[in-house]
Amino acid sequence: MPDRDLPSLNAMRAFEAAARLGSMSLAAHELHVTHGAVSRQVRTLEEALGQPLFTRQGRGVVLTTTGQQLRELCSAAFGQLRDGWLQLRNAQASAACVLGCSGSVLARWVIPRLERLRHDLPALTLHLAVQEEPVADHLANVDAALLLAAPPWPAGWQVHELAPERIGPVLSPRYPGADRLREQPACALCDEPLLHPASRPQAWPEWARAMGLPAESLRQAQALPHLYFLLEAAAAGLGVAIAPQPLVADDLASGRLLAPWGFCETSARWALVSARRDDARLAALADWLHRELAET
Amino acid sequence: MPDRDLPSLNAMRAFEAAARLGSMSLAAHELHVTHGAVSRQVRTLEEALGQPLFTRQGRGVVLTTTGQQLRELCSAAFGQLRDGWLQLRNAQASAACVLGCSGSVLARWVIPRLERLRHDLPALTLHLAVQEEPVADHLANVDAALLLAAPPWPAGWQVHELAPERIGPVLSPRYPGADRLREQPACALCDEPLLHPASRPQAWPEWARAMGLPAESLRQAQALPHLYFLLEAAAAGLGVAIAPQPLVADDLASGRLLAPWGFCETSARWALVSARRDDARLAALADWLHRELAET
DNA sequence: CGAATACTTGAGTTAAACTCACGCCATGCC
DNA sequence: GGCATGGCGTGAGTTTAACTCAAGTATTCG
Repeated sequence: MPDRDLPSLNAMRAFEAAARLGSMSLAAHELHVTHGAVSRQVRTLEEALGQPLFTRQGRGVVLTTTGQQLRELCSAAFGQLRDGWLQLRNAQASAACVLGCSGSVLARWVIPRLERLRHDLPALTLHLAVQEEPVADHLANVDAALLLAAPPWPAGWQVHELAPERIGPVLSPRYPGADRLREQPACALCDEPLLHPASRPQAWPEWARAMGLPAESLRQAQALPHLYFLLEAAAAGLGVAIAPQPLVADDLASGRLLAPWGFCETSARWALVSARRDDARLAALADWLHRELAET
Repeated sequence: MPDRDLPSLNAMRAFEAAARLGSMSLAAHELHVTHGAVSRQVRTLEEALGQPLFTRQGRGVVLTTTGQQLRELCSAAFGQLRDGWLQLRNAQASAACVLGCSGSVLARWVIPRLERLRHDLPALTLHLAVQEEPVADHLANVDAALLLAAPPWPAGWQVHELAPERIGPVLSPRYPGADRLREQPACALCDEPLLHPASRPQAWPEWARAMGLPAESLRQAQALPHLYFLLEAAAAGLGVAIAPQPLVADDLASGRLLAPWGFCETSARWALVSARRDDARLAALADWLHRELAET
């Protein structure tokens, strides 16, 4: 006995459907169960109430007087619940969602895909905010942040891991010696001026380690304050840069940049993180980001 | 997913209790489950809604704004359901219940116990109706009938079997030769004038068979139209009657009748039968009758 | 700082709910 | 009448949602 004063709510839902549709079988179909299940639930309810709700007459069922009263009661209560529930859901689903991410990611990946995002998730109203790392301090100002970082994640964050990070060297076809370099193995880069992001001095050594090259042999020539400038510099033919694959995917496709040695995974992850749990908008957004990152 | 538009009702009930009491643990206690169970249900609900309902702060929980709205919604809906449900239950529980039974049973068993019944089941308003067998034709006029009959029961009846019937010979201490007879084995009755009920000529042979006596050896002297008259005749010392044990229990206790050879079971049963299913009043009445019959 | 309190969470278990398959009954059609 | 059809009831077996248990975390209080 769940409660002496209140019967099984699931049984009531089954009854309400059966009463509304005038048939156990139709109700069963609506609830995606078999007619036997509905039959049993209704029977349970009748036993709990102490009187029949339907009169069975061979083919079909008809509500008793008591059944009609209970039907009205259930319809009203469940209708109220559903309306209120949907209202609460929609209120938040339609609220704007502020997404923070670094300028580089924003400019080179998010913005080019905004139109597609609007098309795929029309219900989502997205606002964008530039947010350089460390993100932790700014997480309170946004609903979520799209970032590249390595686990473990700070406690209390809600994290949707989207994809492993893959980085690799890129250079412009206009770079002097580009034609020569692209034919050679990765170790040829030891002799080239390497551009690296100031925010991430470990990028080249990480890559070298993954490729089996001695990290010391690399010559980091020029640091640039943002990945965005780094890539612009590389595109301008100033040197060889290193970048996450999705950020250069468009340039690779257009031939503006080359990646002769491909990309390799690091320990970092693309992730959508937020301070608040249980935001359905973010779940949908994470799902979309996951698919979009996997596509390139 | 039970339904896209309506979340788990059980989760809502758990949430409502937790919100009302301001504590998962207290809600768990109210619902007779562990606090872990409530925690999970609330979590399920939060995930379905896509936003948190409580803010957890170490010790204790507090409702979010959304949580407060959902709490009001749930309280209203569940309150409505409970009130309506109880009203439907009570409406029928307080309606008078018409019980039919034979005049003999009524006079010699039911009426002497009416006071006790009123005391044990104060909520039951009982009306009595005399109803001689066959009962089938009259079942429509009463809510239920108390009767003695053998299975199988007609289809469509709701039957509460109460106890096996036990019958045995009874005689008055004033009966000539009572003192002699009571010391002798049952076969001594072969020589006595036996009173039998017109409505049930098989009573004596049935008893004889159960006792291992040849049925033919019995001499049925006098038929009387009702068990009631039969027992009055026996009490007046006119002969030896045969009767169900409960109907003479009071007379045996007072010494007005003797049953020197005890009682033995027949294939018949005391039963409370009705045409309607699922009447909580009858379930309670059957339970009381069962206990009362077992007591003698 | 340790004890106490309250929620969370992962693993394993249980009881409710479901499916399946068959039976029954009424209706309608040949 | 005989037979097919549609709908409900029910017993047996199985699935699954919900639960318990136990360990973990965070906060408060003496």
